[in-house]
Amino acid sequence: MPDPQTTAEATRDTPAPKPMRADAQRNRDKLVEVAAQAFAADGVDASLEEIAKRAGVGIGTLYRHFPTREHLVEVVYRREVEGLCHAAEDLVREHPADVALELWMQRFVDYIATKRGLATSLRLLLTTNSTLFSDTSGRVSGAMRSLIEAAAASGKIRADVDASDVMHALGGIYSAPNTPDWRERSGRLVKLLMDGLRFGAKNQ
Amino acid sequence: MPDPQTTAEATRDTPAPKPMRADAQRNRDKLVEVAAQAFAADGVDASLEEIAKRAGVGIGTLYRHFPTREHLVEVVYRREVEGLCHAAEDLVREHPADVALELWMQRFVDYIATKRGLATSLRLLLTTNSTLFSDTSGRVSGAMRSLIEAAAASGKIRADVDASDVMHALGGIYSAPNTPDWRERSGRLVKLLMDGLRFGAKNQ
DNA sequence: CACTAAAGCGGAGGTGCCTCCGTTTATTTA
DNA sequence: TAAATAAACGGAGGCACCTCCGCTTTAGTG
Repeated sequence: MPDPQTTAEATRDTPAPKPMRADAQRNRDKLVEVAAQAFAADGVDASLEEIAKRAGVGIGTLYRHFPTREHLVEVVYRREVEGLCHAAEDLVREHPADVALELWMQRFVDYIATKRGLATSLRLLLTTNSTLFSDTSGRVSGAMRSLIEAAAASGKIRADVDASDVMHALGGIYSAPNTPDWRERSGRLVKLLMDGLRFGAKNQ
Repeated sequence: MPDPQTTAEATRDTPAPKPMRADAQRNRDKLVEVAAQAFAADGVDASLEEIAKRAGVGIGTLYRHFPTREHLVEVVYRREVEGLCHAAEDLVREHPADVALELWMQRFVDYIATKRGLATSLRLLLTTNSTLFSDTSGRVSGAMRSLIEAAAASGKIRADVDASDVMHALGGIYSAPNTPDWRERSGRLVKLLMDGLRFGAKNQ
């Protein structure tokens, strides 16, 4: 008879999140997913009742999992960041380093687009809950840093660039808008940046 | 027949606020007054319908004057600041300069209490609308400065204090709490400060 | 498998928000 | 003073929020 306590993992960096009942977990995941779509489509003011309905659960369930709209927004936002960082790892595995970097930056633009959609709510969250800010901005700039280093190491971009400078340049995307051509404009900025990064690279 | 355009005033620092109909002005004033009480009593989430009712107007009227809750909060807050600054002038006229200063600081504590009640809403307002912040903090520190200078000039407090230092000390009141004894604690801090200020004063 | 306690579900219902528009009122003009 | 007009009023109605609690499902236990 195997010791039921030894499923490996756990008992270390997570204090005691105690496993959720399967249905609860399922509903929670579905809610977050639907909410992400809804926020992207309609902004933070998307109707919570609508989200619950589309996730196929009652409004009560939504509120049990996320006591306030802000909770839900925060989780969605963290998920977004997580996805962005994961994408970095996948891309670098499936593409030449410079292409991975470019694709990732294009995706970064999408992420920023979401972020501005959530603007008011997020601003409040980020000042209220300061760990959220440091967590996420750390994760994102870390991902970008490793992409740049990989590209530089492979010789696909020049070796003398500083990751934080590129980060800074992308920052311009965030503060720039709100014109309707923002998306294209940002896309062009990324291309331009990449040209600059490729210029004078050792290997092609 | 007198020229209807010459009611003196206007045409200078106010661009063109064009006079309001008498009933509109009356209702607006009443709304602000009631809202101030309501926010103080129940926090920023006080019911707007309740406010309208207590002011004796329909909810439509409230919304015509203040299209969003934030508008109303801002006006109430500005009024609060205005009141605080006026009080400085009145107090200095009716009391010895050091007493005026002390009374004013006590009132400042009340003001801060209100401000923390509005915390979330205000934080958002103050980052969104940066003139609001500079306007009001300028007005307040100006009032305090003149009180201190008057008290110093009359010899009731020592002459070697810098108004901005005192301001800074009072700042502690804002950031300190949230204990239930916050009010008393703040009152004691003011007394303490005054003792320090009076110590070594020329005239008594 | 049957049973049970605990966990989770869901939606009715009470409340507040905010818009819209027919009615009322202050002000201007004659 | 009376009529005309623009401004302001107010509340019904529709929608979203969120709480509360009786019902359903899950995950253990014998």
